[in-house]
Amino acid sequence: MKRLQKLNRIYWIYGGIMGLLMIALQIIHYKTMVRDMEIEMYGGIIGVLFLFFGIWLGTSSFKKKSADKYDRQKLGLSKRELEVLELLSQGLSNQEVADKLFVSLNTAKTHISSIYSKLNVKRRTQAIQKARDMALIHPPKE
Amino acid sequence: MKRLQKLNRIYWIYGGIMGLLMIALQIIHYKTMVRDMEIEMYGGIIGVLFLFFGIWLGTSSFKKKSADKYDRQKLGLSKRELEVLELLSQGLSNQEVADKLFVSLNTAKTHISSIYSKLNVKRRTQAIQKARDMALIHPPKE
DNA sequence: GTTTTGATCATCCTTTCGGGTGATTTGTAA
DNA sequence: TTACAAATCACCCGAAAGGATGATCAAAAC
Repeated sequence: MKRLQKLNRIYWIYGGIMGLLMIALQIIHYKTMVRDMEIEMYGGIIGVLFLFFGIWLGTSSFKKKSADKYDRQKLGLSKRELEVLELLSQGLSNQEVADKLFVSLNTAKTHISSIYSKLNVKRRTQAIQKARDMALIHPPKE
Repeated sequence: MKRLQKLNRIYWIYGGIMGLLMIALQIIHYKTMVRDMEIEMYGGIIGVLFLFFGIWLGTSSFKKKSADKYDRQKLGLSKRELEVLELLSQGLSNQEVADKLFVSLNTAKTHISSIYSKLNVKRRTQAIQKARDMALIHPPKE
């Protein structure tokens, strides 16, 4: 439900604006009978309108939409695992993760392994990617 | 010189396409005298053309501008190394990189090693991070 | 009070990574 | 022509990462 709305909102907007444009054009058409206008004028108006509409469409539909948080619970990652994931994403080695958390290397490895299985990945690089995609970790500063 | 061309290429393309559109419209205009066409047809053509042009403009010119390519040259990364870096950033293993590029594992490893030394990092995760920071690779989709 | 879960650590084993070195080939620049 | 950079591949070795399994302990859930 919610997801469907979210996914298709852009198309609703698209449809709405298309409709408005069409109505506007019809009004212009019938009100002024068009032929009184230079044909270039008419084309120019349409061109400018659609140009801006296209630019708007292009820029708005390609903005990042920020993944949602419900993912975290679904994946069942524990607090500790999220900590580890955070450190992983900072490019730390297993040993460094262990040191930062004051646990043994084995423990760090255990956490990391369970992270992999919960994220359904095979390598740490993939885990980091997935964590980024799902916004499980703090995004890199910009 | 080269840089100037590179930076302004978008505007050259812009100008070129604008010109072509204008010429095309003029041809349509004079060849068919337009009035033989439905006015809606004419408007529709212009609308569609400018719509797509606008979308193209919007998507291409408003993408994050990414610390640009001069970085790449400064770092001295070769074309091949950038390819490898790209694949690394996708979470592929050395073997997978080798397979994708149709080279041996040894070759892939060589490239990767030289990437590390040029980026001044010790691990692939760090290389990926640095590559992202410097926009040496394509940003994650969305 | 028993069960479950999370966190901790271990051991064994395999695969992957990364460093170092050297060699060949090809294209390009000096 | 020579020189150099880029790309290719090989071999060796040690370190790191990853998989599988099991164990202990404490807190929370039942």
